[in-house]
Amino acid sequence: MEKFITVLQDIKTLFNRSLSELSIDCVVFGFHDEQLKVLLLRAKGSDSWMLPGGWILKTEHLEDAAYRILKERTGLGSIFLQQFHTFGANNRYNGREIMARLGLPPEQNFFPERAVSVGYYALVEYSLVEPQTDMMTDECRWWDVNEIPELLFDHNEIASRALKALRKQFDHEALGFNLLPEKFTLVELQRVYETILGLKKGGLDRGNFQKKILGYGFLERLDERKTGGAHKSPYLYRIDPAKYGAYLRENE
Amino acid sequence: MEKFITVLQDIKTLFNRSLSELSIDCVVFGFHDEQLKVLLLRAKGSDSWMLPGGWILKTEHLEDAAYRILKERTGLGSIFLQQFHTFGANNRYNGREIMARLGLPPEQNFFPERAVSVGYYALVEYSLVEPQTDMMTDECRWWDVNEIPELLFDHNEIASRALKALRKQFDHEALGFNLLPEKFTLVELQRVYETILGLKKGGLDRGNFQKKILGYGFLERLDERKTGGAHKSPYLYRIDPAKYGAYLRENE
DNA sequence: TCAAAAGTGTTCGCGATACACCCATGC
DNA sequence: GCATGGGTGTATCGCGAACACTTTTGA
Repeated sequence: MEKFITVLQDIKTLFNRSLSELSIDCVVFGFHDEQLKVLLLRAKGSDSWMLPGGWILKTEHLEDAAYRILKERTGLGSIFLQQFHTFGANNRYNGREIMARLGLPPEQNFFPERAVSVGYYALVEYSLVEPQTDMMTDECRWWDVNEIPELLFDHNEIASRALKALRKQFDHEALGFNLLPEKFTLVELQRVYETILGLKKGGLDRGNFQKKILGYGFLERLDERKTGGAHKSPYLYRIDPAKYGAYLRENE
Repeated sequence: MEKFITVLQDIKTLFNRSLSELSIDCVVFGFHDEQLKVLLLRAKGSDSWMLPGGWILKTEHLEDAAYRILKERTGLGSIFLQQFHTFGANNRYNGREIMARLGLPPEQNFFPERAVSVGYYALVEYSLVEPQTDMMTDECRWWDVNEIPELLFDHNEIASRALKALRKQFDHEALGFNLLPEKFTLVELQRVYETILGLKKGGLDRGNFQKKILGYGFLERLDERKTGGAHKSPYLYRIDPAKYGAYLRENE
């Protein structure tokens, strides 16, 4: 119980240094086992899950706050991050409910009546992430995007809207490699596309996919090949940063 | 001076009923004289222009606030409205600067140190709009989108980002008729597209444009024709609401 | 040696583009 | 009547979808 009081003090201290009516929620996407994953946190002393999120320091740029929050949860400093929507339903959040979920007395609630939340989604390399809990949570781990449980507040809506935004952006921009290691094969990239677009394995034609991707002109084929697997060993590719920069400038 | 004090009281009253750290800014697009227009307001007693905006009542849904603000400035209840970005630079806004711009003593500033703003853009029928000032402004009128002056705060950035978002959405969705009266000709619609996409008159092929637009299947050709102009009188069209609804459902 | 995966090339069809032609209207 | 703008039809090009064929690897 004493520990709880300390935590409560820590939360209050952070909260007092932050904007009170605004928060950030992040939908962190990773790719593993040919599945799209989302990072979720379990609220302290409860079995309710939620998205990673946090507050914005009073002097902090909104986007900096999002990067900071993501660094705290994933350990990663360099991340593909995209603001996609701001959620402002007047009943989306409830300070007393947070207190209760944290096992704290609701009548001592110091959160505001209401908070609006800015939604970001992030694409990260799964294997580099070291999920870390925060003051308000006991557990942080990946969930399959198709098996997301019921989340606190409006977090299910935020997550599904993030996925929708991700799919839309995938249709118009080349982003898939943000979910992969530095070096990857084209078939690995194809799996990412198929998964995100909701297709089954092989749903995209191999030949056409490779032509399209290589047609962008910013992938560099390495002399290395991926070994270890059975059958013909595929080439490894990586992004050529200069050419990718040029591509982005042309398409923006 | 007495009038100013009354205004100040009104502003304070409204502000106290609203969220303090969050505001809404709207970029209202209209179409007139084959030009894309934006609605701007001139701050009281100054020659500085700004976007229409406002605060969110403490119990009000974010989106409802945006509709309310637009209704107050344009008189229109039914509007195509789209949230496109939330602006959170830590230096984007300054309460003391607002006071000064309003001709009020900065040391009496009651605005918060900082505010984050949610950006919406709206598409309206130019001829139906009756621009109306608010408590903080003297003048409300249309500006050509290519002649927007230097605006207060980060409003130039908000406006240019709205235009970018509008262009992007135009590429993927059929929206143009939101800027036109209920009945319109296909060439009028074509002008809207050309203007927004930054093309010159006739930049799109007439025949191809008509095929594409009619191919969507939700336009209804009326028996009426537009008269009065010289030369062959063109057909009038309007949206078939049922078919348009079906189109939206398929493409979302 | 053979099954399966990876790389490469070829064909086909559709949609976008360019453009031609005819029609209607006001001066 | 004719200049101009509006409506409609046709030829062409390019890209993506479908798929065939070759190459490489481990078992």
